[in-house]
Amino acid sequence: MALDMTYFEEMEAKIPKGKVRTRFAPSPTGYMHVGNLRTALYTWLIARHNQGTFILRIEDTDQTRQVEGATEVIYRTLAECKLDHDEGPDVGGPVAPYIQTQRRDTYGKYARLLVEKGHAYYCFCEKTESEEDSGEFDRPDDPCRSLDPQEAQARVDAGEPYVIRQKIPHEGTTTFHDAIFGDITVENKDLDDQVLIKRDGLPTYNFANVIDDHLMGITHVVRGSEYLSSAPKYDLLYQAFGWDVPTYVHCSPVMRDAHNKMSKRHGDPSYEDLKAQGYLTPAILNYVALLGWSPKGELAEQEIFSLEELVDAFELSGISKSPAIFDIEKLTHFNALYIRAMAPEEFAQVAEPYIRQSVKNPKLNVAEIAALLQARCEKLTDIPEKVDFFDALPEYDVGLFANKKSKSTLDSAKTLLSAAVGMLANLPTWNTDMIHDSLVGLAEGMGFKTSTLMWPVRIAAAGKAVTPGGAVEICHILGREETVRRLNLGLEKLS
RNA sequence: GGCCCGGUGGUCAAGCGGUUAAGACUCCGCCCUUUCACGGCGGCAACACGGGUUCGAGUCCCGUCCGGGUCACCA
Repeated sequence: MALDMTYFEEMEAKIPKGKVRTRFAPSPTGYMHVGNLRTALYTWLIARHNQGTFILRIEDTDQTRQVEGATEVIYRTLAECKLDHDEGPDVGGPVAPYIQTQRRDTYGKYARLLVEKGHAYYCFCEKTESEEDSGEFDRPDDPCRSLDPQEAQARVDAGEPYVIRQKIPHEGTTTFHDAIFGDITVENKDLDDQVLIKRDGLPTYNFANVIDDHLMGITHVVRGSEYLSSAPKYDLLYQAFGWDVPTYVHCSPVMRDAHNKMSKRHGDPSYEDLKAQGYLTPAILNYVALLGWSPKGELAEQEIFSLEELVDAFELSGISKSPAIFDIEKLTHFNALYIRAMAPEEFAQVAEPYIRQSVKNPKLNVAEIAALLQARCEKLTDIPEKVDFFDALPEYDVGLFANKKSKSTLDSAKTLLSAAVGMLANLPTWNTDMIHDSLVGLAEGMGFKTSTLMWPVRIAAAGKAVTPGGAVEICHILGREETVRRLNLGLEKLS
Protein backbone atom coordinates (compact mmCIF):
# COMPACT_ATOMS: atom_id res chain seq x y z
CA MET A 1 0.00 0.00 0.00
CA ALA A 2 1.49 3.24 -1.14
CA LEU A 3 1.65 6.31 1.08
CA ASP A 4 -0.63 9.17 0.25
CA MET A 5 1.81 12.02 -0.20
CA THR A 6 -0.91 14.64 -0.34
CA TYR A 7 -1.54 14.02 3.36
CA PHE A 8 1.95 15.18 4.21
CA GLU A 9 1.64 18.16 1.93
CA GLU A 10 -1.58 19.20 3.62
CA MET A 11 -0.06 18.83 7.06
CA GLU A 12 2.94 20.84 5.96
CA ALA A 13 0.74 23.59 4.57
CA LYS A 14 -0.95 24.14 7.93
CA ILE A 15 2.26 24.93 9.80
CA PRO A 16 2.38 28.57 10.91
CA LYS A 17 5.62 30.27 9.96
CA GLY A 18 7.54 33.42 10.72
CA LYS A 19 6.87 33.85 14.43
CA VAL A 20 8.43 32.39 17.52
CA ARG A 21 6.29 29.52 18.71
CA THR A 22 6.92 27.67 21.95
CA ARG A 23 5.04 24.95 23.68
CA PHE A 24 4.59 23.65 27.18
CA ALA A 25 4.04 19.93 26.81
CA PRO A 26 3.36 18.24 30.12
CA SER A 27 2.28 14.69 30.48
CA PRO A 28 -0.73 14.50 32.74
CA THR A 29 0.83 12.15 35.24
CA GLY A 30 0.79 14.14 38.43
CA TYR A 31 0.89 17.61 39.75
CA MET A 32 2.93 20.66 38.82
CA HIS A 33 6.19 20.45 40.65
CA VAL A 34 8.46 23.42 40.85
CA GLY A 35 10.67 22.28 37.99
CA ASN A 36 7.63 21.90 35.77
CA LEU A 37 6.40 25.33 36.67
CA ARG A 38 9.78 26.81 35.84
CA THR A 39 9.81 25.09 32.47
CA ALA A 40 6.34 26.45 31.75
CA LEU A 41 7.43 29.91 32.83
CA TYR A 42 10.60 29.96 30.71
CA THR A 43 8.71 28.60 27.73
CA TRP A 44 6.03 31.23 28.10
CA LEU A 45 8.62 33.99 28.60
CA ILE A 46 10.46 33.07 25.41
CA ALA A 47 7.21 33.32 23.48
CA ARG A 48 6.09 36.58 25.05
CA HIS A 49 9.53 38.20 24.92
CA ASN A 50 9.54 37.63 21.18
CA GLN A 51 5.90 38.52 20.60
CA GLY A 52 5.44 34.88 19.73
CA THR A 53 2.84 32.22 20.33
CA PHE A 54 2.59 30.00 23.40
CA ILE A 55 1.00 26.62 22.98
CA LEU A 56 -0.22 24.02 25.44
CA ARG A 57 0.05 20.43 24.32
CA ILE A 58 -0.89 17.42 26.38
CA GLU A 59 1.43 14.44 26.03
CA ASP A 60 -0.60 11.46 27.06
CA THR A 61 0.95 8.68 25.05
CA ASP A 62 1.64 6.57 28.08
CA GLN A 63 -1.61 4.75 28.64
CA THR A 64 -0.46 3.26 31.92
CA ARG A 65 0.26 6.50 33.67
CA GLN A 66 -2.90 8.51 33.28
CA VAL A 67 -3.86 10.35 36.43
CA GLU A 68 -7.34 11.63 36.81
CA GLY A 69 -7.64 15.37 37.22
CA ALA A 70 -4.06 15.99 36.20
CA THR A 71 -4.94 18.11 33.19
CA GLU A 72 -7.22 20.26 35.35
CA VAL A 73 -4.29 21.00 37.65
CA ILE A 74 -2.29 22.08 34.63
CA TYR A 75 -5.00 24.41 33.34
CA ARG A 76 -5.61 25.86 36.77
CA THR A 77 -1.95 26.42 37.52
CA LEU A 78 -1.23 28.12 34.20
CA ALA A 79 -4.28 30.32 34.64
CA GLU A 80 -3.41 31.33 38.20
CA CYS A 81 0.13 32.09 37.17
CA LYS A 82 -1.12 34.12 34.21
CA LEU A 83 0.86 32.00 31.79
CA ASP A 84 -1.84 32.22 29.17
CA HIS A 85 -1.69 30.00 26.11
CA ASP A 86 -2.72 31.03 22.62
CA GLU A 87 -3.36 27.53 21.36
CA GLY A 88 -4.24 24.37 23.19
CA PRO A 89 -6.82 21.65 23.70
CA ASP A 90 -9.31 24.03 25.30
CA VAL A 91 -8.88 26.99 22.96
CA GLY A 92 -8.05 25.21 19.72
CA GLY A 93 -5.74 26.57 17.05
CA PRO A 94 -4.51 26.12 13.49
CA VAL A 95 -2.67 22.87 14.11
CA ALA A 96 -5.21 21.11 16.32
CA PRO A 97 -5.65 18.68 17.92
CA TYR A 98 -3.35 19.45 20.85
CA ILE A 99 -3.69 16.16 22.66
CA GLN A 100 -1.35 13.47 21.47
CA THR A 101 -3.71 10.53 21.73
CA GLN A 102 -5.93 12.40 19.29
CA ARG A 103 -3.08 12.63 16.83
CA ARG A 104 -2.43 8.93 16.83
CA ASP A 105 -2.84 8.38 13.08
CA THR A 106 -0.42 11.11 12.24
CA TYR A 107 2.49 9.49 14.00
CA GLY A 108 1.91 6.18 12.27
CA LYS A 109 1.86 7.84 8.88
CA TYR A 110 5.08 9.69 9.49
CA ALA A 111 6.72 6.58 10.85
CA ARG A 112 5.80 4.69 7.70
CA LEU A 113 7.14 7.57 5.65
CA LEU A 114 10.40 7.16 7.46
CA VAL A 115 10.42 3.42 6.80
CA GLU A 116 9.91 4.17 3.13
CA LYS A 117 12.79 6.62 3.16
CA GLY A 118 14.97 3.94 4.71
CA HIS A 119 15.49 5.72 8.04
CA ALA A 120 13.33 3.37 10.08
CA TYR A 121 12.37 -0.27 10.07
CA TYR A 122 9.81 -2.70 11.39
CA CYS A 123 11.03 -4.78 14.28
CA PHE A 124 9.29 -8.00 15.26
CA CYS A 125 11.48 -8.94 18.18
CA GLU A 126 9.93 -9.82 21.50
CA LYS A 127 9.62 -7.01 23.98
CA THR A 128 13.06 -6.59 25.49
CA GLU A 129 13.21 -6.23 29.23
CA SER A 130 16.01 -4.01 30.40
CA GLU A 131 18.95 -6.33 30.66
CA GLU A 132 20.43 -6.29 34.12
CA ASP A 133 23.81 -7.76 33.19
CA SER A 134 25.77 -4.59 33.52
CA GLY A 135 28.97 -6.20 32.30
CA GLU A 136 27.83 -6.29 28.71
CA PHE A 137 27.65 -2.94 27.02
CA ASP A 138 27.72 -3.92 23.37
CA ARG A 139 24.13 -4.15 22.31
CA PRO A 140 23.72 -6.88 19.68
CA ASP A 141 22.56 -5.57 16.35
CA ASP A 142 18.84 -5.95 15.84
CA PRO A 143 18.30 -8.67 13.19
CA CYS A 144 15.19 -6.89 11.96
CA ARG A 145 17.30 -3.91 10.93
CA SER A 146 18.56 -5.81 7.91
CA LEU A 147 15.31 -7.55 7.03
CA ASP A 148 14.23 -7.28 3.43
CA PRO A 149 11.65 -4.43 3.24
CA GLN A 150 9.30 -6.55 1.13
CA GLU A 151 9.40 -9.38 3.62
CA ALA A 152 8.92 -7.04 6.56
CA GLN A 153 5.92 -5.43 4.88
CA ALA A 154 4.46 -8.87 4.26
CA ARG A 155 4.76 -9.77 7.93
CA VAL A 156 3.13 -6.50 8.91
CA ASP A 157 0.30 -7.13 6.46
CA ALA A 158 -0.10 -10.57 7.93
CA GLY A 159 -0.87 -8.97 11.27
CA GLU A 160 2.30 -9.82 13.12
CA PRO A 161 2.93 -7.45 16.06
CA TYR A 162 5.75 -4.98 15.56
CA VAL A 163 7.39 -1.79 16.64
CA ILE A 164 9.02 0.74 14.35
CA ARG A 165 12.60 1.63 15.13
CA GLN A 166 14.75 4.49 13.99
CA LYS A 167 17.63 3.34 11.79
CA ILE A 168 20.68 5.17 13.05
CA PRO A 169 23.90 5.09 11.02
CA HIS A 170 26.68 3.01 12.54
CA GLU A 171 29.36 5.36 11.31
CA GLY A 172 30.07 9.01 11.77
CA THR A 173 29.09 11.57 14.36
CA THR A 174 26.14 13.81 15.00
CA THR A 175 26.46 17.36 16.26
CA PHE A 176 23.51 19.27 17.58
CA HIS A 177 23.28 22.76 18.94
CA ASP A 178 21.71 23.81 22.18
CA ALA A 179 21.08 27.43 23.11
CA ILE A 180 22.40 26.86 26.62
CA PHE A 181 25.06 24.20 26.18
CA GLY A 182 26.35 25.04 22.74
CA ASP A 183 27.46 22.39 20.24
CA ILE A 184 27.54 18.81 21.42
CA THR A 185 28.96 16.01 19.32
CA VAL A 186 28.43 12.30 19.81
CA GLU A 187 29.45 9.15 17.97
CA ASN A 188 26.56 7.62 16.07
CA LYS A 189 27.61 4.18 17.24
CA ASP A 190 26.74 5.25 20.77
CA LEU A 191 23.14 5.88 19.74
CA ASP A 192 20.65 3.04 19.78
CA ASP A 193 17.87 2.34 17.30
CA GLN A 194 15.19 3.80 19.49
CA VAL A 195 11.57 2.74 19.20
CA LEU A 196 9.41 5.26 17.38
CA ILE A 197 6.07 3.48 17.37
CA LYS A 198 5.24 1.15 20.22
CA ARG A 199 3.53 -2.21 19.98
CA ASP A 200 0.25 -0.54 20.94
CA GLY A 201 0.54 1.69 17.89
CA LEU A 202 1.17 4.83 19.91
CA PRO A 203 4.35 6.82 19.43
CA THR A 204 7.09 7.07 22.01
CA TYR A 205 7.63 10.41 23.64
CA ASN A 206 10.70 11.08 21.54
CA PHE A 207 8.97 10.46 18.25
CA ALA A 208 5.74 12.22 19.07
CA ASN A 209 7.76 15.22 20.13
CA VAL A 210 9.62 15.53 16.88
CA ILE A 211 6.49 15.11 14.81
CA ASP A 212 4.37 17.48 16.85
CA ASP A 213 7.03 20.10 17.28
CA HIS A 214 7.52 20.17 13.54
CA LEU A 215 3.86 20.03 12.62
CA MET A 216 3.03 22.73 15.15
CA GLY A 217 5.81 24.99 13.89
CA ILE A 218 7.61 25.06 17.24
CA THR A 219 10.74 27.20 17.04
CA HIS A 220 12.12 26.72 20.56
CA VAL A 221 12.03 23.41 22.35
CA VAL A 222 12.36 24.02 26.07
CA ARG A 223 12.83 20.94 28.24
CA GLY A 224 14.87 19.42 31.01
CA SER A 225 18.53 18.59 30.54
CA GLU A 226 17.73 14.91 31.01
CA TYR A 227 16.78 15.01 27.33
CA LEU A 228 20.18 16.26 26.27
CA SER A 229 21.35 12.74 25.57
CA SER A 230 18.48 12.00 23.22
CA ALA A 231 18.85 15.24 21.31
CA PRO A 232 21.23 13.79 18.69
CA LYS A 233 18.60 11.20 17.81
CA TYR A 234 16.17 14.04 17.36
CA ASP A 235 18.52 15.75 14.98
CA LEU A 236 18.88 12.58 12.98
CA LEU A 237 15.11 12.33 12.78
CA TYR A 238 14.76 15.92 11.59
CA GLN A 239 17.46 15.28 9.02
CA ALA A 240 15.78 12.10 7.85
CA PHE A 241 12.58 14.01 7.22
CA GLY A 242 14.44 16.94 5.74
CA TRP A 243 13.04 19.35 8.32
CA ASP A 244 14.57 22.37 10.01
CA VAL A 245 15.78 21.69 13.52
CA PRO A 246 14.23 23.93 16.19
CA THR A 247 16.31 25.75 18.78
CA TYR A 248 16.88 23.48 21.74
CA VAL A 249 16.78 25.02 25.19
CA HIS A 250 17.81 22.42 27.71
CA CYS A 251 17.39 23.50 31.31
CA SER A 252 19.24 21.97 34.21
CA PRO A 253 17.06 20.61 36.96
CA VAL A 254 15.74 22.21 40.11
CA MET A 255 17.22 20.25 42.98
CA ARG A 256 16.04 19.55 46.51
CA ASP A 257 19.66 19.17 47.65
CA ALA A 258 23.02 18.55 46.04
CA HIS A 259 22.08 15.05 44.95
CA ASN A 260 18.37 14.87 44.28
CA LYS A 261 15.92 16.58 42.04
CA MET A 262 12.78 18.00 43.55
CA SER A 263 10.27 15.23 43.57
CA LYS A 264 6.87 14.31 44.77
CA ARG A 265 8.37 11.14 46.18
CA HIS A 266 10.55 13.10 48.57
CA GLY A 267 7.59 15.20 49.58
CA ASP A 268 8.88 18.33 47.92
CA PRO A 269 6.23 20.99 47.48
CA SER A 270 4.30 21.46 44.28
CA TYR A 271 2.94 24.82 43.22
CA GLU A 272 -0.32 24.05 44.96
CA ASP A 273 1.47 22.95 48.11
CA LEU A 274 3.37 26.20 48.22
CA LYS A 275 0.18 28.16 47.90
CA ALA A 276 -1.35 26.16 50.70
CA GLN A 277 1.70 26.99 52.77
CA GLY A 278 0.91 30.67 52.46
CA TYR A 279 3.04 31.67 49.50
CA LEU A 280 1.81 34.20 46.96
CA THR A 281 1.73 33.25 43.29
CA PRO A 282 3.76 36.24 42.04
CA ALA A 283 6.42 35.57 44.68
CA ILE A 284 6.64 31.93 43.69
CA LEU A 285 6.99 32.82 40.01
CA ASN A 286 9.55 35.51 40.73
CA TYR A 287 11.66 33.16 42.82
CA VAL A 288 11.36 30.26 40.42
CA ALA A 289 12.36 32.48 37.50
CA LEU A 290 15.64 33.22 39.26
CA LEU A 291 16.37 29.58 39.94
CA GLY A 292 18.60 28.91 36.98
CA TRP A 293 18.25 32.21 35.22
CA SER A 294 19.57 35.67 35.96
CA PRO A 295 19.19 38.98 34.19
CA LYS A 296 22.08 40.53 32.32
CA GLY A 297 23.75 43.90 32.43
CA GLU A 298 21.97 46.75 34.15
CA LEU A 299 19.44 44.41 35.64
CA ALA A 300 21.98 41.98 37.07
CA GLU A 301 21.38 43.18 40.61
CA GLN A 302 17.63 43.29 40.41
CA GLU A 303 15.77 40.44 42.03
CA ILE A 304 12.20 41.56 42.18
CA PHE A 305 10.45 41.19 38.83
CA SER A 306 6.83 41.33 37.89
CA LEU A 307 5.76 38.98 35.14
CA GLU A 308 5.77 41.92 32.72
CA GLU A 309 9.29 42.85 33.73
CA LEU A 310 10.38 39.27 33.24
CA VAL A 311 8.98 39.32 29.74
CA ASP A 312 11.19 42.30 28.96
CA ALA A 313 14.28 41.01 30.70
CA PHE A 314 14.22 37.36 29.78
CA GLU A 315 17.12 36.29 27.57
CA LEU A 316 18.20 32.75 26.82
CA SER A 317 21.80 33.70 27.53
CA GLY A 318 20.91 34.19 31.17
CA ILE A 319 19.97 30.57 31.68
CA SER A 320 22.45 28.63 33.77
CA LYS A 321 24.03 25.30 32.85
CA SER A 322 24.31 23.97 36.34
CA PRO A 323 21.50 22.70 38.54
CA ALA A 324 20.01 25.02 41.17
CA ILE A 325 18.97 24.00 44.65
CA PHE A 326 15.53 25.16 45.69
CA ASP A 327 15.86 27.24 48.85
CA ILE A 328 12.61 27.62 50.70
CA GLU A 329 14.16 30.31 52.92
CA LYS A 330 14.85 32.55 50.00
CA LEU A 331 11.39 31.96 48.60
CA THR A 332 10.09 32.93 52.02
CA HIS A 333 12.05 36.15 51.85
CA PHE A 334 10.63 36.93 48.42
CA ASN A 335 7.18 36.22 49.77
CA ALA A 336 7.74 38.62 52.65
CA LEU A 337 8.79 41.33 50.22
CA TYR A 338 5.69 40.75 48.13
CA ILE A 339 3.48 40.88 51.20
CA ARG A 340 5.00 44.18 52.30
CA ALA A 341 4.64 45.61 48.83
CA MET A 342 0.90 44.98 48.72
CA ALA A 343 -1.56 47.82 49.16
CA PRO A 344 -2.88 47.64 52.75
CA GLU A 345 -6.42 46.97 51.59
CA GLU A 346 -5.24 44.21 49.32
CA PHE A 347 -3.25 42.61 52.08
CA ALA A 348 -6.19 42.88 54.47
CA GLN A 349 -8.26 41.01 51.94
CA VAL A 350 -5.91 38.07 51.49
CA ALA A 351 -5.06 38.00 55.20
CA GLU A 352 -8.65 38.01 56.41
CA PRO A 353 -9.29 34.27 56.17
CA TYR A 354 -6.10 33.57 58.07
CA ILE A 355 -6.90 36.15 60.72
CA ARG A 356 -10.38 34.71 61.07
CA GLN A 357 -8.92 31.31 61.74
CA SER A 358 -8.08 32.46 65.22
CA VAL A 359 -9.99 35.70 65.63
CA LYS A 360 -13.66 34.75 65.65
CA ASN A 361 -14.96 37.75 67.55
CA PRO A 362 -16.84 39.78 64.91
CA LYS A 363 -16.32 43.01 66.86
CA LEU A 364 -12.59 42.97 66.27
CA ASN A 365 -11.49 44.97 63.25
CA VAL A 366 -9.79 42.73 60.73
CA ALA A 367 -8.29 45.53 58.66
CA GLU A 368 -6.70 47.02 61.72
CA ILE A 369 -5.23 43.70 62.73
CA ALA A 370 -4.02 43.13 59.20
CA ALA A 371 -2.18 46.43 59.30
CA LEU A 372 -0.14 45.16 62.24
CA LEU A 373 0.64 41.95 60.42
CA GLN A 374 1.79 43.18 57.05
CA ALA A 375 5.40 43.85 58.02
CA ARG A 376 5.44 40.95 60.43
CA CYS A 377 4.61 37.89 58.46
CA GLU A 378 6.56 36.16 55.76
CA LYS A 379 3.83 33.72 54.85
CA LEU A 380 0.08 33.98 55.23
CA THR A 381 0.15 30.85 57.33
CA ASP A 382 2.20 32.70 59.94
CA ILE A 383 -0.85 34.76 60.77
CA PRO A 384 -3.19 32.67 62.95
CA GLU A 385 -0.80 32.02 65.79
CA LYS A 386 0.26 35.64 65.90
CA VAL A 387 -3.19 37.03 66.57
CA ASP A 388 -4.85 34.37 68.68
CA PHE A 389 -4.59 36.53 71.82
CA PHE A 390 -7.13 39.00 70.46
CA ASP A 391 -9.89 36.49 70.93
CA ALA A 392 -8.81 34.99 74.18
CA LEU A 393 -6.27 36.18 76.68
CA PRO A 394 -3.80 33.34 77.08
CA GLU A 395 -2.67 32.00 80.42
CA TYR A 396 0.57 33.73 81.33
CA ASP A 397 3.00 33.90 84.17
CA VAL A 398 3.31 37.01 86.30
CA GLY A 399 7.03 36.90 85.64
CA LEU A 400 6.35 38.18 82.15
CA PHE A 401 5.83 41.64 83.59
CA ALA A 402 9.50 41.89 84.37
CA ASN A 403 11.69 42.83 81.42
CA LYS A 404 15.13 44.29 81.67
CA LYS A 405 15.28 45.92 78.27
CA SER A 406 12.17 47.93 79.08
CA LYS A 407 13.34 48.40 82.65
CA SER A 408 10.11 46.92 83.81
CA THR A 409 10.00 45.22 87.22
CA LEU A 410 7.07 43.65 89.02
CA ASP A 411 6.93 46.71 91.26
CA SER A 412 6.99 49.26 88.51
CA ALA A 413 4.55 47.19 86.51
CA LYS A 414 2.06 47.18 89.35
CA THR A 415 2.36 50.91 89.93
CA LEU A 416 2.15 51.85 86.27
CA LEU A 417 -0.54 49.41 85.31
CA SER A 418 -2.70 50.64 88.11
CA ALA A 419 -2.33 54.22 86.95
CA ALA A 420 -2.88 53.20 83.33
CA VAL A 421 -6.14 51.40 84.01
CA GLY A 422 -7.59 54.37 85.78
CA MET A 423 -6.58 56.70 83.03
CA LEU A 424 -7.67 54.53 80.12
CA ALA A 425 -11.03 53.86 81.71
CA ASN A 426 -11.76 57.55 81.61
CA LEU A 427 -10.35 58.58 78.26
CA PRO A 428 -12.81 60.84 76.47
CA THR A 429 -12.20 59.18 73.11
CA TRP A 430 -10.91 55.72 72.22
CA ASN A 431 -8.53 56.30 69.35
CA THR A 432 -4.88 55.45 68.93
CA ASP A 433 -3.58 58.99 69.14
CA MET A 434 -5.44 59.60 72.34
CA ILE A 435 -4.31 56.33 73.88
CA HIS A 436 -0.76 56.88 72.80
CA ASP A 437 -0.44 60.46 73.97
CA SER A 438 -2.05 59.88 77.32
CA LEU A 439 0.06 56.80 78.02
CA VAL A 440 3.25 58.57 77.05
CA GLY A 441 2.20 61.56 79.13
CA LEU A 442 1.42 59.35 82.07
CA ALA A 443 4.83 57.69 82.03
CA GLU A 444 6.57 61.01 81.75
CA GLY A 445 4.53 62.49 84.54
CA MET A 446 5.41 59.62 86.84
CA GLY A 447 9.08 59.78 85.93
CA PHE A 448 9.32 56.55 83.98
CA LYS A 449 10.53 55.71 80.53
CA THR A 450 7.76 55.20 78.02
CA SER A 451 8.81 51.60 77.48
CA THR A 452 8.63 50.87 81.19
CA LEU A 453 4.94 51.66 81.08
CA MET A 454 4.21 50.20 77.65
CA TRP A 455 5.66 46.85 78.54
CA PRO A 456 3.25 45.90 81.34
CA VAL A 457 0.28 47.38 79.51
CA ARG A 458 1.02 45.26 76.48
CA ILE A 459 1.67 42.15 78.56
CA ALA A 460 -1.59 42.56 80.41
CA ALA A 461 -3.48 43.25 77.19
CA ALA A 462 -1.99 40.40 75.17
CA GLY A 463 -0.69 37.88 77.65
CA LYS A 464 2.42 37.19 75.63
CA ALA A 465 5.87 38.64 75.32
CA VAL A 466 5.94 38.91 71.54
CA THR A 467 3.04 40.50 69.75
CA PRO A 468 2.42 42.15 66.44
CA GLY A 469 2.00 45.82 67.20
CA GLY A 470 2.54 47.63 70.44
CA ALA A 471 0.45 48.31 73.51
CA VAL A 472 -1.37 51.23 71.92
CA GLU A 473 -2.53 49.36 68.82
CA ILE A 474 -3.50 46.28 70.76
CA CYS A 475 -5.54 48.22 73.28
CA HIS A 476 -7.27 50.12 70.55
CA ILE A 477 -8.23 46.97 68.69
CA LEU A 478 -9.46 45.26 71.85
CA GLY A 479 -11.66 48.19 72.72
CA ARG A 480 -11.90 50.06 75.98
CA GLU A 481 -14.01 47.57 77.86
CA GLU A 482 -11.89 44.54 77.09
CA THR A 483 -8.68 46.48 77.64
CA VAL A 484 -9.73 47.61 81.09
CA ARG A 485 -10.84 44.08 81.92
CA ARG A 486 -7.52 42.57 80.87
CA LEU A 487 -5.45 45.24 82.60
CA ASN A 488 -7.34 44.66 85.83
CA LEU A 489 -6.69 40.95 85.46
CA GLY A 490 -3.01 41.74 85.18
CA LEU A 491 -3.17 43.88 88.27
CA GLU A 492 -4.70 40.99 90.18
CA LYS A 493 -1.82 38.79 89.13
CA LEU A 494 0.63 41.37 90.41
CA SER A 495 -1.03 41.68 93.79
C1' G B 1 30.99 0.77 33.08
C1' G B 2 30.36 3.74 28.10
C1' C B 3 28.77 8.40 26.39
C1' C B 4 27.22 13.52 27.55
C1' C B 5 27.06 17.74 30.86
C1' G B 6 28.44 20.59 35.02
C1' G B 7 31.79 22.64 39.43
C1' U B 8 32.50 31.10 42.10
C1' G B 9 30.83 31.90 49.94
C1' G B 10 26.05 27.10 53.37
C1' U B 11 22.17 28.61 49.12
C1' C B 12 20.78 31.61 44.50
C1' A B 13 24.23 34.10 41.66
C1' A B 14 27.35 38.50 38.67
C1' G B 15 31.81 37.92 36.15
C1' C B 16 33.38 36.74 29.37
C1' G B 17 42.07 37.66 30.04
C1' G B 18 43.90 42.95 34.16
C1' U B 19 37.89 44.10 39.55
C1' U B 20 39.70 45.57 46.62
C1' A B 21 35.81 38.76 43.02
C1' A B 22 29.23 42.40 42.63
C1' G B 23 24.40 41.63 44.69
C1' A B 24 20.57 38.64 47.35
C1' C B 25 19.11 34.78 51.19
C1' U B 26 20.91 32.75 55.83
C1' C B 27 23.88 33.96 60.28
C1' C B 28 26.24 37.73 63.63
C1' G B 29 26.80 42.92 65.52
C1' C B 30 25.05 47.99 65.86
C1' C B 31 21.24 51.94 65.10
C1' C B 32 15.97 52.98 65.21
C1' U B 33 12.10 51.54 68.68
C1' U B 34 6.53 50.55 72.81
C1' U B 35 7.84 43.77 72.62
C1' C B 36 8.56 41.54 67.91
C1' A B 37 8.99 42.87 63.12
C1' C B 38 9.94 46.58 59.29
C1' G B 39 13.80 50.04 57.97
C1' G B 40 19.12 51.72 58.12
C1' C B 41 24.39 50.61 58.80
C1' G B 42 28.35 47.10 59.34
C1' G B 43 30.48 42.07 59.52
C1' C B 44 31.67 36.57 58.71
C1' A B 45 32.09 33.66 54.32
C1' A B 46 33.88 31.60 47.66
C1' C B 47 36.80 30.93 42.33
C1' A B 48 37.36 21.98 43.65
C1' C B 49 42.71 20.39 42.71
C1' G B 50 47.19 19.96 39.55
C1' G B 51 49.59 21.25 35.20
C1' G B 52 50.05 24.37 30.99
C1' U B 53 49.11 29.06 27.46
C1' U B 54 49.91 34.34 28.66
C1' C B 55 53.38 40.06 30.88
C1' G B 56 48.84 38.64 33.47
C1' A B 57 43.82 33.35 34.41
C1' G B 58 37.68 32.45 38.24
C1' U B 59 37.78 33.59 32.99
C1' C B 60 41.47 29.80 27.53
C1' C B 61 43.67 24.39 27.06
C1' C B 62 44.81 19.44 29.28
C1' G B 63 44.51 16.08 33.33
C1' U B 64 42.54 14.67 38.19
C1' C B 65 38.73 14.70 41.65
C1' C B 66 33.72 15.48 42.81
C1' G B 67 28.62 15.87 41.24
C1' G B 68 24.54 15.22 37.74
C1' G B 69 22.19 13.04 33.34
C1' U B 70 21.60 8.99 30.03
C1' C B 71 22.11 4.03 28.23
C1' A B 72 13.03 1.70 28.33
C1' C B 73 7.96 -0.51 23.57
C1' C B 74 8.35 6.13 30.69
C1' A B 75 7.99 10.76 29.74
